[in-house]
Amino acid sequence: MLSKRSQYAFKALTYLAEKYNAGPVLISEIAKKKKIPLKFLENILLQLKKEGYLDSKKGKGGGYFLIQNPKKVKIAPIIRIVNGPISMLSCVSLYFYKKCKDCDGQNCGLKEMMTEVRDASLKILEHRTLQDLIV
Amino acid sequence: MLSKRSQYAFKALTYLAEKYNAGPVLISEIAKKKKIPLKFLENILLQLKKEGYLDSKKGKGGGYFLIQNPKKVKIAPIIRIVNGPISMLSCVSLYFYKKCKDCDGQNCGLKEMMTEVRDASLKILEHRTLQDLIV
DNA sequence: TTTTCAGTCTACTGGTTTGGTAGGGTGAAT
DNA sequence: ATTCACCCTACCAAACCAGTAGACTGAAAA
Repeated sequence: MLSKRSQYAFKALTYLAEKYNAGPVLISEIAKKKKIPLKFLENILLQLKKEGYLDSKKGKGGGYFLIQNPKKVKIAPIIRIVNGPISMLSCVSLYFYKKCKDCDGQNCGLKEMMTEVRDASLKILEHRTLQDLIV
Repeated sequence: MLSKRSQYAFKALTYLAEKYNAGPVLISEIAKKKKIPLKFLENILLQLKKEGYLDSKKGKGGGYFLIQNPKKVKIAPIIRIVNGPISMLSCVSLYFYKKCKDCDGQNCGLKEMMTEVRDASLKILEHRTLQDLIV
């Protein structure tokens, strides 16, 4: 399941996508409109800035804004950043891979199945963008 | 991600699937062969028994065993029992549905996307069985 | 009928993650 | 110099996770 943090992140990003190229948006505006705790949101946006999705301006007329066109921003990497692995097993994860110790033998039925599930999910999440979140 | 508990559950179930119709299997045997902490495994198997997947016999010659043919036991419901929802959002979950409060409006881009992801995953997990975990 | 075997049950614990809150710091604009 | 608005560090309670301890029950065999 996506954490609350992740859901807030997507709400905020969707809001910023709607306001793309319309200048900086206040954290407080996003917080109010999307009903997200202000300080929590600050923290989330800061992370998204550090990861290269957002930029910000301080002082009067400041705020946050998307760096890239929302049509170009894929969903999957955002999930990885705010929520962690997309796979159901780390031994199957592309970006958070960890060998599962005590996994008897090289072939594991669960692993195969979870690889399929991962690919099915990625097929969707790697192709959809922030633009698709705007309704 | 599947919790350790879930992974242990699948290891144990796979082991029991291999020994289907071969009489009760000791918890201690499963624990040893699959390298699962004994008391933790006890707890997991007990839950699977209560949920109707396993039965057990006490005393000498006792142990756990699958009630149904592993070919008939689907993966998805097991995940729901030991790990929780399969969906990435509760407002999209079939078995753990919860309305997301403050989800502005009835249509939500994230929700649509996560419904697709859920369906893609279920297409796999609702059709595969314990039998498929045996390699 | 006592012992042994093996699953059942309750409770606890230490560590990590989640979902926040508090408050001061920094830097740009007026 | 003040105000505005993001930046940063630290802290906190509750929930969850992984596992442990130990006593109890019920079946089978000696």
